[in-house]
Amino acid sequence: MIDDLDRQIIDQLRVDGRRSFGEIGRSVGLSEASVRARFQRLQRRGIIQVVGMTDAVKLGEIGVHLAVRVHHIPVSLVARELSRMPEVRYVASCVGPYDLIADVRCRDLSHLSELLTERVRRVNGVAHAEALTVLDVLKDTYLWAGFRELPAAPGDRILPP
Amino acid sequence: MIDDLDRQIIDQLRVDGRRSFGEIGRSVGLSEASVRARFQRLQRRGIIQVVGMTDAVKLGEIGVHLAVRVHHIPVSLVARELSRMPEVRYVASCVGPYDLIADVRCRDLSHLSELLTERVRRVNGVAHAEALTVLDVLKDTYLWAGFRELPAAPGDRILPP
DNA sequence: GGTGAAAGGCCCTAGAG
DNA sequence: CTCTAGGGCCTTTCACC
Repeated sequence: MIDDLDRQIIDQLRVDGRRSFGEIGRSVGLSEASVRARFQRLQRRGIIQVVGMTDAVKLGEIGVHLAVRVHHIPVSLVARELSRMPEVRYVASCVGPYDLIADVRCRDLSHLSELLTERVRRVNGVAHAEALTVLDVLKDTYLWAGFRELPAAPGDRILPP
Repeated sequence: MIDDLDRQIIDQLRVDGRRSFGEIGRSVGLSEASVRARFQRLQRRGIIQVVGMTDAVKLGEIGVHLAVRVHHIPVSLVARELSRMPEVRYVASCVGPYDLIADVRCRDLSHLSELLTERVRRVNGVAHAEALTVLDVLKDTYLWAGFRELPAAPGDRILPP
């Protein structure tokens, strides 16, 4: 399905999404063309996407994490409605005390208020929506490739010097 | 602080983080060199980062969203401890029924279990941690530049054809 | 802040193992 | 799925506005 070379390519892109395929190829031992082909496969299958991520607080926006409880109708229908809203950047169905999670980005408080009261809470099936408003983002890093590379010694690096 | 040109550049990178600066320049009316300079400024200030984002479910990993309540000690100290853990990809302090949010990615259930019981719940000050395990990611898109470009007619696009 | 120009490297397609 | 090869585009750096 996905092999170790794919994982190595993903790791490099998680640190820097603009790293050139040539450079990645050199450090994983593949030609540039192969890295590109693998990347395109991964992208087509929805396994990876390279995007610019912004810090809501630094941009002066309001970031809100929503947890939603759904009653009487399928969770996927509510998810679809939420996904339609452009302010909603992330929607996932979950197991746990809530059925859905959604991440939201708004311009200001009145925009947030309109979104929550006029749209989110009026979606059929939304029984309860809990909102956590972001005050400060303390980590949003991809500096570690995740659990494959553990904290280890300070100074360790994934990327060649 | 950040002007409309910056926002336009950010919008393009949110759709495709690998879009060339030349192409961006053409569509926002700046030279390639200026787009690059602006991008680097935004990146240095932590406003944007271009990274590869993976879909936990499609990779066979387990994604968990944690909401944490902190007692007796400063939230920022707990945040710092959580940030040290490589499985933790995102940490933010919040207003609302919980004090902190953390997003976590684990290899499998035993890894998740070890992380939660041995590490997260043992951090000083963690009074309660609620976990939502991701079943399916239904939206993780940057196809809209956010609230600046509204859903509008189907077929509308941010990017030139 | 902004530009343009030159050198080098990168991206991309094609074609073949 | 991999590679090499090439033309064209992009990146990088510079000097200058």
